[in-house]
Parts: sequence; C-alpha cells; structure tokens
Amino acid sequence: MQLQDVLTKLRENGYKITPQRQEMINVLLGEPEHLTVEEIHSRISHHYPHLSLDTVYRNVGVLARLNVLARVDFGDGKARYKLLEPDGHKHHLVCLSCGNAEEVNFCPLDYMDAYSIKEKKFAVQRHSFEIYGYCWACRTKEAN
Amino acid sequence: MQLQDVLTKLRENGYKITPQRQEMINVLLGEPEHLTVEEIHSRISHHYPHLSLDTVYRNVGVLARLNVLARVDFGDGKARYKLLEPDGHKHHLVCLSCGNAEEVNFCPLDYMDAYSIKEKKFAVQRHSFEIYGYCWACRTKEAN
DNA sequence: TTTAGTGCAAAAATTTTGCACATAG
DNA sequence: CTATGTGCAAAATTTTTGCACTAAA
Repeated sequence: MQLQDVLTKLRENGYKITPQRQEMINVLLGEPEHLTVEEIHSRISHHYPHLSLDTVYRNVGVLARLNVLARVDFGDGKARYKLLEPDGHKHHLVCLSCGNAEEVNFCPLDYMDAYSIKEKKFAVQRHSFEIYGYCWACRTKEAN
Repeated sequence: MQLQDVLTKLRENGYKITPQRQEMINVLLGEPEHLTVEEIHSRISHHYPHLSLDTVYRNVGVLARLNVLARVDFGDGKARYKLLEPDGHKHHLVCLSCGNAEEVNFCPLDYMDAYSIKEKKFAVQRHSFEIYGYCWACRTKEAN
C-alpha cells in the first residue's frame, strides 16, 4: 500500500488530510512490523508533540475501516496495525470440479507476525495462497 | 486438532483435566467459527452453570500458549479463539536459489474469518500457502 | 497428599466517547 | 463557512490478578 493510495482513499470517503493523519501514515509506510497504538503515538510525538493518543486510536480505526490497515492480535492485550499488502495480487477459492476461482479478501502476509521470517533473514519475493474445494454450484449439480 | 491431541498436550505440560476444561474443549471441537470468551462461557453455562468467566479467560490463555487455540482479532474489542488446524501439514519459506524449504509456524486458515467462505457455501478440501524468496545463505553467497 | 484450578471480587489496562474548540476543504 | 477532526477528561469494556477454597492426579 502506497502513500497515494492512502490519501486517495481518505479523500474519496470524505475524510480530511490532517497533519496528524499524515504523520501516522508516514510512520506506517515502510514499517514492516505491526505497531501498537502507543508505538505509533510515541514515534510521532518526538518531533510532533501535539498529538493525543485518542487521535491515534480514532485514526487507526478510520484507516482499518477503509482497508488501509490490517488489525492483528499477537496475544498481549494490544491491537496492532500494519499497512496492507499492495493490491494487485489476489487469493482464491478454487473449485476442484469446475475450476472456477473466486477472489478472497484476505492475504496471509497481512496477518502473519513477520518475526520468524526476519529472524531467518529470509528476503520475501512473493507468495502463494489458494484454497481448494468444491463450489456450491458443483456440489448441488453432483447431488442430482 | 482433535480431542486426543488437546488432552495429551494438557497432560504433557502438567495441566489437569478439569470438567471446566473438558466443557470448553467440547464447545471448541467442531466449531468452525472463532468464538469470544463470552460465547464460550454462555454455551457452557446452559447445562453446566458452575463456570465462571474468569476460568474461561484463564483456560483460553492456557490453550493458546499450548498452541491448541488460535487467538484472532476481528476488530471489535474482543479476542476470539478457534482450535488450530490439524498438524500434519506445514507451510514453508522456499528459497528460489537453492530450493531449500524451511517450515513456518503459521497457517492462514487459523486466522481467516471463515465467513466469506461459508457464505459462498464453498466446501474446503485443502489449501496451499508458500512464501518464496532468498535465504540468508544464498544471499550472502551471491554477494561475494 | 500435593499441586494446580476455580470462583469471587476487586483491580488493571486498553479502548471509546462527550464536549468545546480548532481547522481542512 | 461548514463539516470534520482534535484534545482533554471521563467512562466503558475487556481482561487480569489476589486470595481462600476445591479438586485432580
């Protein structure tokens, strides 16, 4: 997900581009880890002291609803956020009978803790994720 | 993940098999959705009134740490839990240079909201998830 | 019999919300 | 100029914890 995509999404949905939001987007761009609200807040307040936690809470909410951020739970009580993977790749439900493929709105990389990958110093290039099974049409056809 | 696997994991780690835990496991077995603590509690307290929320909280914690349950965040403030997919399938970091494949401790199906799949009445048979890139060994070799 | 588990109640922690003022478009 | 956003403070909600008692192994 790129800067322009985020700004466009905000504008298209009637949200304003405030300095606070720009700061948040700047932090999230190019951040490979999932960040808590506090982490986002603290990285900004260094050089931009006039930012409240409340605002960060409100804006991660906005951005998550706009499908800009993935919200993930790593088991401590805090929600964590990361920019979604760029569009332009999709995953599918693939029917083993008719071969039809329906898009699925989920990319594993958005929800995976990148820690193990990073620790192994593995440089990710691409990934595959497909679900195979039988679609409703084929299942009812076969039943006759 | 099957009943026997759960019981074994508990025993092997010195946890006791209490009626409360058995009730919880029964609810989770054969439940395709991710349940909140309250949902688990309420499904049990119908026929087993002597179960406190605290106990459910404690036990989802235990089971998640034992890698029996996946803990997922769907965006409302509540943690949700589901039994992990059965072992016996693994996903990998595959090196595009040397072809080595390292196991990765993450299965997308555990963390995916099954709602869209269910709505489409798609019957899942299997799935693939692999991450491709370059391992550290190959990356340093090439740099020479 | 010993160690772990449970229920109760209270506390902690994160997240949400109401309101008055500020500001982007 | 108008509608949305922000900061502050207070509130709501989920989750955790201390303690005495119970129960599994």
